[in-house]
Amino acid sequence: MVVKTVRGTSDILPSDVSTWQALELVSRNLLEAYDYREIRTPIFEQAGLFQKSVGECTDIVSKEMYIFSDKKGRELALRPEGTASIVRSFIEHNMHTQTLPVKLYYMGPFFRYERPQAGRTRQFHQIGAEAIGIEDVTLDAEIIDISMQIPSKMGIKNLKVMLNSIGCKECRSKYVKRLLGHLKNRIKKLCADCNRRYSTNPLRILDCKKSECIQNVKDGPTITENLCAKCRNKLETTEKHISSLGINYQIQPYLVRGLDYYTGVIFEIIHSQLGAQNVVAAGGRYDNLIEQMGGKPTPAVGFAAGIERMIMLLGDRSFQSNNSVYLAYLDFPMHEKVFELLSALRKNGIHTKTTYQEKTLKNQLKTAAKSNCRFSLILGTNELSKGTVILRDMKTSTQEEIKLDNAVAIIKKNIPLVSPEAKPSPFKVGIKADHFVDVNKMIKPGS
RNA sequence: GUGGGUGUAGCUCAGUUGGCAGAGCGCCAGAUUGUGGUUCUGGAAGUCGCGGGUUCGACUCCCGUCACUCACCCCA
Repeated sequence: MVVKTVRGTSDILPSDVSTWQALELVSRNLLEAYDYREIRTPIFEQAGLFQKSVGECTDIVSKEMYIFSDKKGRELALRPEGTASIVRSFIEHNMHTQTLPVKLYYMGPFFRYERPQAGRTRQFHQIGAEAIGIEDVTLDAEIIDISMQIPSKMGIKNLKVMLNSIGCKECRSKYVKRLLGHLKNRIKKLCADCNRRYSTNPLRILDCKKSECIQNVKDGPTITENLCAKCRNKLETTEKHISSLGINYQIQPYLVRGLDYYTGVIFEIIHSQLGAQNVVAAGGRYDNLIEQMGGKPTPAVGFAAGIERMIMLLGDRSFQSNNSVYLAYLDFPMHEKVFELLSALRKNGIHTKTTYQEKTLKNQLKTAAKSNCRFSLILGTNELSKGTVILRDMKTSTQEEIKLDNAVAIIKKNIPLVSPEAKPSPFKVGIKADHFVDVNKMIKPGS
């Protein structure tokens, strides 16, 4: 048997990578504009980090984490989510001494041992951001704004924001008592899962999909109506902020979150075309987590967006650019002059294709057309003897003979560059990439 | 972890009561020896997911297994 990818993982092939890169580029530019800086934390951490932060009772930690021991017997885990590592890093590097808030973003792979399904794989990828150190609802609104804008900028439409607050420690525990009181006599009517939740995580009963549970929850108290004055005010101010940005939202009183660390305002961005896994991005406030993890009391808010889910919503849309050149030649093996031109084009940052085996001109042009080349250069014996080259515009099917020495300069003038200098560098601050790749102008091959 | 559906060419899929493995797209070559997207002709390409069983004979029936997929669960 040949070796295949393990269950729940997949190769992202070159034909799909352009979409990933476009999404990553758009996200980076957006996050940097909002003054977030990228952080890269290890893929594996001490298992205890996630047990403490995400919560020992959550399925993520109790059933779905990839845990293993290294040769010294240390218990390690592949990271199942991003916030825990960032909080660890924030504390470990004394980031509370920096100007607050500390605003960080990340993108990369995460791992959960789940049954694969539409929009759910064992290795999956998220883009996320955290604003740590300031308890201002403006940041809550900013986080919601960003998590809406990333998919929106990629051209994903019909997104809905679901908003709620699960309150602070005080009002939530009061509410949970009221909820349990309401459900006490109805517990037999709830589904088996909710019977378990009644003792482990009662808030999760609120978002059960079973009709018998919805029935019994519906006439009970909601967390939204039972917030303390402070939490209520925060939710309302967040609403005001995102309304002013023109974001359509809906208060969803039964929206809760699965991870233990959330407090206060929480949200989900959903899309109906995703099937059961309809959450594109989600997040909220976690004002107690940093203290709980051994840091100073520090408020924070963040979000994570599922890359695969956004890619699913992008469907067949292609983000491949058509700014390449095909160098066709007729005498094999490749003449020294052809090789020099090829190298000169590439050194000038021009994406250049050619053939490395004997092919007819017809075949070479066919390849050029198929791979969506903007221009072809044709360099045969005739041209070589005259010191010229034929420049063929593949869009208009017109061509002209130009001086070989001018070829690079002429093409450079007519094609957007792809040289490393032209790309936005993650190491330089403030470079705008819009002149390099405008997603809206990217061309679908064949269109 | 539970339940349903599906695995046949690179891709999308046909394949009748068990009797020689098929199509479309794609790929390669040719139809003027130096010019692409159309058309025509030809060609290559398969352990019928894998392993067992029943049978003279299995892509087809039975059992197991793996994978994909949808839903539950969980969650981005």
